[in-house]
Amino acid sequence: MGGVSIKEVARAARVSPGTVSNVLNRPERVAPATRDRVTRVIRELGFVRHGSASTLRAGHSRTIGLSLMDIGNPFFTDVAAGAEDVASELGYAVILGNSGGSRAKEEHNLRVFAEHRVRGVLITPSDGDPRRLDGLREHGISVVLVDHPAHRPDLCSVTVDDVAGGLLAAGHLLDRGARRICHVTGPLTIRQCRDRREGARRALAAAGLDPESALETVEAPAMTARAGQEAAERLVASGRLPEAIFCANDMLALGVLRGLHQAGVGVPGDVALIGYDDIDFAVASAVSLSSIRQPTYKLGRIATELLLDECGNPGEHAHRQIMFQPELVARESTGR
Amino acid sequence: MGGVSIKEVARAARVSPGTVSNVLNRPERVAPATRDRVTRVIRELGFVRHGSASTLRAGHSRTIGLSLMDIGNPFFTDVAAGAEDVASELGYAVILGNSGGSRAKEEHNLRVFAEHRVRGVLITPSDGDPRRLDGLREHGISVVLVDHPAHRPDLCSVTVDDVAGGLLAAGHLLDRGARRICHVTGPLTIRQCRDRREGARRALAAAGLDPESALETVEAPAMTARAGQEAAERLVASGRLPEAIFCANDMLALGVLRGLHQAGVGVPGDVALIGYDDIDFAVASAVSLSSIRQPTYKLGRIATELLLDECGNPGEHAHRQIMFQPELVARESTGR
DNA sequence: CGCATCGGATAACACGTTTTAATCTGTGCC
DNA sequence: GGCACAGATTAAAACGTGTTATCCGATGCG
Repeated sequence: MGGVSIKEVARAARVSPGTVSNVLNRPERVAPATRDRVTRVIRELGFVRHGSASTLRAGHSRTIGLSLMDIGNPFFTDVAAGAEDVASELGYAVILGNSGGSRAKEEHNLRVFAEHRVRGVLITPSDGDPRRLDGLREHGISVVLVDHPAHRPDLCSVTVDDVAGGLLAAGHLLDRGARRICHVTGPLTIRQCRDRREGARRALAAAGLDPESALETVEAPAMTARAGQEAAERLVASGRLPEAIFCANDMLALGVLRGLHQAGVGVPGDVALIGYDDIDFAVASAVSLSSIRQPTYKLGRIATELLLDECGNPGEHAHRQIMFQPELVARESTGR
Repeated sequence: MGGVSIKEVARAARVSPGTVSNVLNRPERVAPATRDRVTRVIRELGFVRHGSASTLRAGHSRTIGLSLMDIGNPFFTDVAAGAEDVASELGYAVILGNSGGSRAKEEHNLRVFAEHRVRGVLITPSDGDPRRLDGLREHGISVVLVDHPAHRPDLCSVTVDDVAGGLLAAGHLLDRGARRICHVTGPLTIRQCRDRREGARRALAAAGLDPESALETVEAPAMTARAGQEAAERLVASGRLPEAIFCANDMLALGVLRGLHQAGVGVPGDVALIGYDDIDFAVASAVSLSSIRQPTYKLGRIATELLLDECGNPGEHAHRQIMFQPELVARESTGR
């Protein structure tokens, strides 16, 4: 039931198993006549190569592991789409692991990847400690960090400049004339949040304002729409509305938008609003959302290309830490 | 570099390789003393089982394939989250394939799954022809259809009643007093779209209206926000606005909402609006969107449970075609 | 005509694990 | 003390492929 093996193909084609293997892996080494005969038999018998046997003997698989922080966030699914496309184009399969930000689940994912002897791993680590990854690398598994900078020269990473993004966002609000700006951020334990906030502070400083007093920071417990709405409700209840709000995330921003709307606060009339990530739903919102665009899909593509290059040319591969620049997308929520 | 093998563990623990294997797979068969000794050595040496070798010898892997139609659609990522959770809980790994609706890519995914000798496959087929799946099943690979009914008794499937959903949606609009209803659907080649439309027709018929004349149908070329916005613009331009709009999809509905808003048409004041899927962004919209909720995450969970049951008990497994009932979620877009 | 050469095919082993049948080691019983 | 018995362990044979060294036959050349 399991399927026809290379031996049966060999017998049917009056050839040795080794030759069939050569047809599959180094076609140039076998004479055209026999090559055609073998490929025809392969098709007729419906033979499909046993990947595990191949991996076992060859010592390496054609598989990569992808550990996502949150499969429900369009940012990460865009990254995944890019990664899957490249992997598929180059003949690799993707094993998916959804960590949900849990360190234990992340650990579990890495173990599963190791058991499957994946060729490499794409991961957005939930904490800043990349030492665990060394365990993988000792097993000969390459690692590329996604949306997290590698502070070491022997590791590839692909990121987007979050400080620059924060600067762009706050700068845009300042350009629009806002002076009292509120920053709704996610947990400051998350590096991305810290960096974006730092960027906003620099923008204010550059405009001659004091970041400490001019930038009121509200830290939401999660980067979800619900958390954003609650933050907006608290802001409204406090009675001291800012002129503009910068959210660390489009999910937060959509929640804030809804909270303001329900309280009768007009956007952008009463308050300007800008998010971050430029997810597809940002433009679909009733008041389209200004945001900071990141090359998300590309992030996944490049990361996978780096990973597979590292796997393919272990000797001459040069580790790179790539950082993209984000881009401002001004829409209705910050006024025409 | 590849890692330490079961033999080295055996040598270090003064035991035969077979015993190490038993410790891993049937711990009850080995004496507690040696069991402890072996597990300690395993930990000390950092041994991790070679999954491919295990698969090769055992004849079956601990892996399932997941072929998604659109990894960018929250509906499918919710399903994926449910599937990944169950698979992970039961010790299975998930190989991800994103078909994007392309039949060729879907074919490619299935081939990759077959090569990896996955235990089973979860798939939302892009067309109605499940014959290709028989190829997999001949290889001993189980298949469960997700969001697509199996019209055969020898195949499991997990779906949601789209006719009932369409009936709920249109019924709700009728309850709100609407009589002239417009249905913005996706391509009618998609089964889900046909069924939801059929449900809407039945609701109108039950209310004593003629479905042909009372239900104006606009077929959008894709189920995206952009397509929805364009549909709304055409509707506004035609000058004959309906009293209510039922969209086959929340993506379409968000686009329609935006198109109406930009044209100065109030929702729900001038036109009531309802979508389908109840994605998270439906509630985050500035005017929260009424929708039809499907147990999306559960869909993925149940499908995976069925699949792994079929793999685990090939003899006594009873194929089931499960159909869930959708649920109306009334929000602001259809008036309080 | 004999010999070296070379492309093309093969035989055989190895990869790391699982599993079956066989072996070993005490223990209880007559 | 011998025998049967159960439990614990082992030896060895697979699983399907990739690769290396080898072999074969034909061709070219002296």
